[in-house]
Amino acid sequence: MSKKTPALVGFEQHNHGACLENALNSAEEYCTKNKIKLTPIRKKVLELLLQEHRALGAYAILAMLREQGFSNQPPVAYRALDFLVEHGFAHKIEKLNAFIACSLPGANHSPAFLICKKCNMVAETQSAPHNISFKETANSTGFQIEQTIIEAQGICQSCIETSHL
Amino acid sequence: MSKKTPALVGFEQHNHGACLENALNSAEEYCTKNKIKLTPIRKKVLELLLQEHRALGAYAILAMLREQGFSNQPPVAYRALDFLVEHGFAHKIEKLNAFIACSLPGANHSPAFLICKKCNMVAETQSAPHNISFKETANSTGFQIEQTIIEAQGICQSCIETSHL
DNA sequence: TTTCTCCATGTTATATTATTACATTAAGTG
DNA sequence: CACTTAATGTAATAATATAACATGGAGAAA
Repeated sequence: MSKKTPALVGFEQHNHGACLENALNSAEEYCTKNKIKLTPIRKKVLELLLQEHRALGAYAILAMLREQGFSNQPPVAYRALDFLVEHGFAHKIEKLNAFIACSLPGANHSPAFLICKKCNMVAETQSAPHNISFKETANSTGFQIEQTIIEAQGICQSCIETSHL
Repeated sequence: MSKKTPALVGFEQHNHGACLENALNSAEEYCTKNKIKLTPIRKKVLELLLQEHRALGAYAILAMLREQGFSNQPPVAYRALDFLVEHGFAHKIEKLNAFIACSLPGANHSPAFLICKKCNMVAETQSAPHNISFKETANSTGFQIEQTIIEAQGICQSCIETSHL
């Protein structure tokens, strides 16, 4: 560990085990505090997402659940994912129809994502203060924004470098 | 109406026939200029999107194509949509897995969308200059953004008003 | 404790969205 | 014309997601 509040998570090195443990613990804590239940399935799905540290499709998760002895009907995965997304432990990447563990847990959530077309890595960033003009435009028409999806596609540094070899 | 270059298109009244004709004409023109082909299927799909003036799923379009005597295999719709999206005549709304005609044709494209949860209307806005901090964050890590998806969900004025009745 | 209620899970079935693969046709080019 | 490429026709299937209803289990209310 060392970075306190990284602006960007996803393409740099980090201590995976600690990251996972940390996230799971803080999720547990949050759930206790808010009287919501991190049931075994939900916890396992979060753990899988944290472990993989990339965007996973619902059916990929389902397959992993099966390996772990859970039922492998689609609703099992979708329900757990819905829960995790609803409470901010995970995000859905619409462009990929896939899910990723939240990298900035606890942060006041308005995430934005960078999706690498080549390696499919997804990095999460905070989008918070920037898109003022967008919100103004919306508000000026009386539209009330509840959530904003921001997903940028492109090529990550590592893939750019690789392609130059 | 009166606005010359509306910042936002979708929730306000406008002359539908003219809007459609205009858009089709400018598409034709653009294609001629750029030596790409607005074939009958492609043109029809664009026309349908312009006519409906809302986000349509590929299979909704497919059904309409069938009514017009076109083949109704999925690739027929997807290919036309891919073409339209690729050349900026239409956009895919990822959140809805649906497609909508471009409301700001000719504009240098970096669209953002407002999606009403209640009535499913989609308004297109220009996102251009705002999210600088986001791009900076990306660039600072060496990530090269090619396209940015911005989709805000919420409730449009008309639905807010309706719900107060 | 017992019953009730609510939430979570199990399970079947099916809906919706999207792509692969290959055959055929049409259009443009030398 | 012959050749090449782009577009379309068509069948099959993959991938993603939800509906609907049955079952179980934990905590609250009686």
